[in-house]
Amino acid sequence: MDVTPILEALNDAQRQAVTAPAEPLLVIAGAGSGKTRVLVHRAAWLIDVEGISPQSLLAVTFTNKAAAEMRHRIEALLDIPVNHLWIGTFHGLAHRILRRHWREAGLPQSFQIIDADDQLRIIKRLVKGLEIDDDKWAPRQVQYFINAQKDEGLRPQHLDDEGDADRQQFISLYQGYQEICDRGGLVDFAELLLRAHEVWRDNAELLQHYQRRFSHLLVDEFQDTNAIQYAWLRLLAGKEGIPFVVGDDDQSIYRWRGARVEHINQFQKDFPGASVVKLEQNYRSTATILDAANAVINNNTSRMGKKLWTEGAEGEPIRVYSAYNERDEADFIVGRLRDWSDQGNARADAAVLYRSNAQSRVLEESLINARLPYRVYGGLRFFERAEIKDALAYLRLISNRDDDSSFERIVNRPTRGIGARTLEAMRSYARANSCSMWRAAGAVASGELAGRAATAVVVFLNLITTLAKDTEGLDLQEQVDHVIHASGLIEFFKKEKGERGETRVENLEELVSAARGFSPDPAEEMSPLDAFLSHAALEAGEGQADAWEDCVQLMTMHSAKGLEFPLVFLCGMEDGLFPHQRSVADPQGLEEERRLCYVGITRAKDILYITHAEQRRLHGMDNFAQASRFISEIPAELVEEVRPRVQVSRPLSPRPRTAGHVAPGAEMGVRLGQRVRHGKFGDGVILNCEGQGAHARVEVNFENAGTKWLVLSYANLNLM
DNA sequence: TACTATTTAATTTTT
DNA sequence: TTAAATAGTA
Repeated sequence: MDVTPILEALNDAQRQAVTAPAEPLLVIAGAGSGKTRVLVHRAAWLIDVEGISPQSLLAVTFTNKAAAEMRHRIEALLDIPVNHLWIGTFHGLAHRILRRHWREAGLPQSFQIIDADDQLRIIKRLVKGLEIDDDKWAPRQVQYFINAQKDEGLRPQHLDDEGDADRQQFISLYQGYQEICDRGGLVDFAELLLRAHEVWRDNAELLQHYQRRFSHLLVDEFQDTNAIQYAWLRLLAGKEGIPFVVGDDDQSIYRWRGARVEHINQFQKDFPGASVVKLEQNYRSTATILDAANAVINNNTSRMGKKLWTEGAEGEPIRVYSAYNERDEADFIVGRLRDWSDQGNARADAAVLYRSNAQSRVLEESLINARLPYRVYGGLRFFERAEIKDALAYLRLISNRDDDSSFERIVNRPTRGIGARTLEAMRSYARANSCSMWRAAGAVASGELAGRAATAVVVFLNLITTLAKDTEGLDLQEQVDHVIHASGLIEFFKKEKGERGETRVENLEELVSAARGFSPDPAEEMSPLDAFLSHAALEAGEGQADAWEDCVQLMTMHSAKGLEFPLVFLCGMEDGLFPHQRSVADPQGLEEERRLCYVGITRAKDILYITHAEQRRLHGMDNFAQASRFISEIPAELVEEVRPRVQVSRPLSPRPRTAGHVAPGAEMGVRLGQRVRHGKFGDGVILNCEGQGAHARVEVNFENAGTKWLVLSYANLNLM
């Protein structure tokens, strides 16, 4: 056996991981240290050298992209297609389990997956129907609560209201939501994981079958696992399974959606004797960039400890630019991008990273002015577009009449005279009889509804029944094609004026092509339609289609994780923006922001710019901000301050370098803690200030009127 | 039902 | 500021 291709070009640590004995192994892989390579080579090693059947391997990732890349690279390395090798996302694999064992999982065979948007709609309807205050029970909050519980593996019955009425309400909303899903055969993303876990937990034989089958578990981005994913892995590993997990505690940036770095420690407890390999040699960035990254992340207390190093060159210093305001910042960045491009570099090799999406706007304006092509990551993806979801809702209703989520979506789209009143009648019937909207519609149409409304409902019911009949036995793409026309959707969007309607029609036609190009996995015993619908839910498709022009890349630091660029700009590096205001109060939150900063810095291969603005317009108000504390965590000798080439509209007076400039509200003689009197609200204390000049606002806690935000120039506050 | 005015809130996002 | 959701009007 020639193992050269598998082992050559690996460093010692990588080789140690790849060739490790068949025991649990934890690989701590720093940014740019060849994480995917180790995973891929490990798989190849197990198959080719250890003689493990590809069938016995399970590889889990978080994104479809990562899964596809891993499969591709393993096949390239082994030079054979590895069928029967399970590589997929947690959700994809859980879905597979549930499709195979839908009976044990207590699901209808044609259960459908709902995305976050569908989930929110269901919750909105639920909250509305209960006639409770939807300010207090904001659907988004409820959604967050439900998903957080599911991520922890908790069902409503596991939850204790702790004597708290509000919590009790959340729990019963969770319960109500779950009933709606169960009745409609709907499974949300977290539910996929939770149910897959329960199926194994509650079926010893089934679990044993999978435990026997998968002797080796490979896990990517281990630091991002949430409780239920970790529990699932542990269950599957059992006593014999050999987990090989790869992660980086310093790149854990998804705590807010349930990810727990603590699983890295937990892993070592649950698998005593697990070895640890650290990959610290970096193949991506210059020494300067790595030193900066190391210095910043070193301010975090809860870490395993790791220091990236490189054999490569020191590289250029990190350039820090203090802009006057956000426009100046954008112009500076675009100027440098222009130079980069003019020097013959690929624009796609340059990325501008920011903390929040709203920051892209100013950058885009500047880029458009400079006629530099760019691409913004994120945003709506193909299967998330409204018109596509409409078409899918018709298809889902054909497949499963009880899918209330889809029913509500399209019952009056295109408009067919089923208005709010009719809908309300159906909803209350459905609630009273615990049945689906479909059944309720039938009952209400032949019962309480008046003539015109009843006819409209019957027309709709007949439409769906006819669609189902007419598409029976057709090819998938013929089904889709028939449905988008016969449903009236195409006509409906054609009437929509402007370019928007055209795009929608094009997208619908694109959906037909997607159906044509779709090849379901023959191993799964689902109808092609159900398979297509699941695919649409699990793989929302690409964000922007026309990615092929050479474009500057704009994205959040979160979405940049895993990517690398020769030239990187980290912009909006100001306290309050990054670290974000909402994270600074909590030490854990601040540490996560710092990890995000570490992720951002380590995206850069050669040149890193860091920019911040002294004044920034946020939510329509100008705010002063300090440079991000993360900037000062970078050793001064690595940094070169960039002076503006021309004096922009910068004030001439020298600014104090240290403490902030004019504190918000200062010119009005207002400061935090100041006691004030208001004509209407009475006496209070200033809690907060923002903005300046005519826009300055203060938050005042009034003794008798509660806490209010007031615009200083109107409020007529008397200082006391 | 469609259009317009008003109110409200404003990280990060994959599945 | 602005986008989205809601409420009100033709």
